Amino acid sequence: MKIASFNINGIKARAEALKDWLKEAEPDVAILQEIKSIDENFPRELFEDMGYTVETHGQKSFNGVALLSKLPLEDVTRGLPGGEGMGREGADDIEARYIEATVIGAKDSLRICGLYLPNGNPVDLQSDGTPVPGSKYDFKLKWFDRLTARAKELLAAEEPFLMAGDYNLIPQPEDAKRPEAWKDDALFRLESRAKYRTLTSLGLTDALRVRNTAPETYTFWDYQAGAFDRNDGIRIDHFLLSPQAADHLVDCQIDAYTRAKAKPSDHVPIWVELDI
DNA sequence: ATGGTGGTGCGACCA
Repeated sequence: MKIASFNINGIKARAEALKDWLKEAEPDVAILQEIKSIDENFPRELFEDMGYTVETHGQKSFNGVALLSKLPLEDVTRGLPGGEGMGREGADDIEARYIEATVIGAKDSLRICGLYLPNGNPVDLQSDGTPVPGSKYDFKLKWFDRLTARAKELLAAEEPFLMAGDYNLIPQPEDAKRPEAWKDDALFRLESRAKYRTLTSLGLTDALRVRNTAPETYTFWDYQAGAFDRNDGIRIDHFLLSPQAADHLVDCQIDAYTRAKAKPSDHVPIWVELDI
């Protein structure tokens, strides 16, 4: 089973590029982030015509995630638990950043968690150095805590699952061309990395680092200043596998070539092949 | 270099 994750930066601008890549890569499941669309405006028929079932969790203008699957999907849920009162201005967590579904494979079922973790910038700190309550950085760290809580729940079942998507997190200095430039950024600050480490330390496997040890391997390059031409990138899109999923890991790769095409997303797809 | 580019959607806001 081939499962891909791709932050497309707007379905309206990227529909044709997404179709082209799906035809080339032929994933069984595609996990999308930043669809930037309400559910009603997502061009689902473009992908249904290619044999995909389409499940969206969108909102107006920003964020939004989706699942495309050629294999049967069951038990689709939208939203990450624990968001009550987590929105800005004390509102509920209305940011559409998380979707889960069970994919029925030839040998086994796999729970797929698709996520778009908050960016977290700007980093607003109080005089004691802790994040300002209700700030974007505070929201990011608390979102990490909720994701970790969900991972604990799923791990207890001892079944195959994965959490994949745009984590907006650079795990290690080697995951950035210029790590010093990201030192104080919400994507690389020590508190952010500690949250990521807490999550992976539950027993989740970073699929890319198991299958690909090549240096300067990134999933995002800024649109500005010719970042891609200089390979001035960061690795922030990740596949984290449960032990039962990692047992079936065959391959994990990044389709960086899509970044060189016309009108690219600033992210590129990452995918895993699981014998499942 | 405190957004230089790009998306959404039509005024800002987000990354």
